[in-house]
Amino acid sequence: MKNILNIISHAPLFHGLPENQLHEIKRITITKRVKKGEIVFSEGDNGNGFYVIADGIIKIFKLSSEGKEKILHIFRNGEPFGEVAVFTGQTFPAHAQAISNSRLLFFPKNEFVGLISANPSLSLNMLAELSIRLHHFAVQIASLSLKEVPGRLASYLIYLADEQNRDDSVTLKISKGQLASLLGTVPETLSRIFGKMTDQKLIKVSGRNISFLNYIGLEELADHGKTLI
Amino acid sequence: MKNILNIISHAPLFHGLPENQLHEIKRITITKRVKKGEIVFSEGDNGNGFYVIADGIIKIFKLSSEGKEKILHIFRNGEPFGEVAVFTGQTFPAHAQAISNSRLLFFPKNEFVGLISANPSLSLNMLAELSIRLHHFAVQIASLSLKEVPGRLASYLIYLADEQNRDDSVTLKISKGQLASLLGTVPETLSRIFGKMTDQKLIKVSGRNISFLNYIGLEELADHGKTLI
DNA sequence: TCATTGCCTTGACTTATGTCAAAAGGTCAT
DNA sequence: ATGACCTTTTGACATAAGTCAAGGCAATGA
Repeated sequence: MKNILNIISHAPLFHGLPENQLHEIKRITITKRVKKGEIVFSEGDNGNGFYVIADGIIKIFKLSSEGKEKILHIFRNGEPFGEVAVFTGQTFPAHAQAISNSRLLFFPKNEFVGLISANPSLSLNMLAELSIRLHHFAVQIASLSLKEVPGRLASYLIYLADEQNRDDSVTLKISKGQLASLLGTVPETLSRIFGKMTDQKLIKVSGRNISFLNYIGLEELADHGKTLI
Repeated sequence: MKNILNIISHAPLFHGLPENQLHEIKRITITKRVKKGEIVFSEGDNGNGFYVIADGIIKIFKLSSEGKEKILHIFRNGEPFGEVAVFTGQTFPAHAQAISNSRLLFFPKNEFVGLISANPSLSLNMLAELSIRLHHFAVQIASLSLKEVPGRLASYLIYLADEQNRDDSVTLKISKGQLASLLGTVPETLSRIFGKMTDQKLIKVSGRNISFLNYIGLEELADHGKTLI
């Protein structure tokens, strides 16, 4: 349970800012706690500020008119969310819900914009953050329309391996149902594909733990598709 | 054929900046001309600056390993592109190609970052620009995984109508083949769906001109899907 | 320990959409 | 006009992935 200043100073968004600026930032933060399953904000709500995750996991998602959900992001410690609404001056463009009990830092819009105006490196950090996210979305869009589900899953596993600094196995931080939504498919299809990848000795699945039996094969699948029978 | 200052002062990115700042910006711009079909940059190229379109149309796209393309954006007069690479410090994350002969303003990275640092409202404009784009991407991702092609097409037509300030008809600025790629499908499928929508008297298609015969029906289709037989 | 609940898997079936191939229109320069 | 080229349409077909329904598994709590 770190203190606020500690969290702020370790968040990439505030990286490289001088001590006195960090205190300025701390001054305007409001801490919020949300329980697992709790909605942080809904699409269309007024975006009067944004959040940084102190502890926990938050999912950002959209709903179809029939109630089916598509997860856009899964955010974890140190990551900001909800800034888009702050800078467009619009309402939140998607829903945010806690996947686990979480502690959030809330930054009110006006105060934060004031800080940005006064601090070029904060604005450059924020520009970098949004740019990275744009890049992720571009990859996700290309992936959705150019790859089939097995390829998308393989890419995701490789991405996870990279994030977790492992090359032999990874651990899912979300349920398989949520993973299906993140990959733009349904649980049944995901389950079958895990099955096929297991049959082909690409991976071994035990609960949320996935071991890699053939990393090269996974990479093949991630960028050329085909291999699964 | 407007002059540079005129273009700059009308681009949303530079909106609201004082006269002297506009001159500063003009000072660092480099004009480039590209012919229809010409590649402006390729994915992986060094992102040592970004562009604003003075005249013309530019498409931003990704390629699958088999060479199939997915168009991410179509940009037109006054719109910036390629900034993501500037702020992440990475290479360009996608390809850019001229769809028509175009005149581009190029802003070298270092000079531009200098301007941003010195000018809070420029950075806020840029943050707004990236946020809007992020929002578009979020909608596109949700659309790709939650809607079928007819719904995506209907949404796109409504979006176009809004953009063109019309409620009775719209004009495509790109070929139907490119539209298919933008919607994440193939020309054959798009053609068939245009056919079905015509059968249902939702629209009337003549070349690149689409007339709306039943706008309410289109909206229905855009957010609930179903209606096409 | 047993029951309840939620998550995941499996099976049978349907369907939207992709693929391949060919024909039909348009456009442009010679 | 004529032909070359590109875009769009049509047809026949293959298939990835969605839907619906039921069963299994595992964790949690009385």
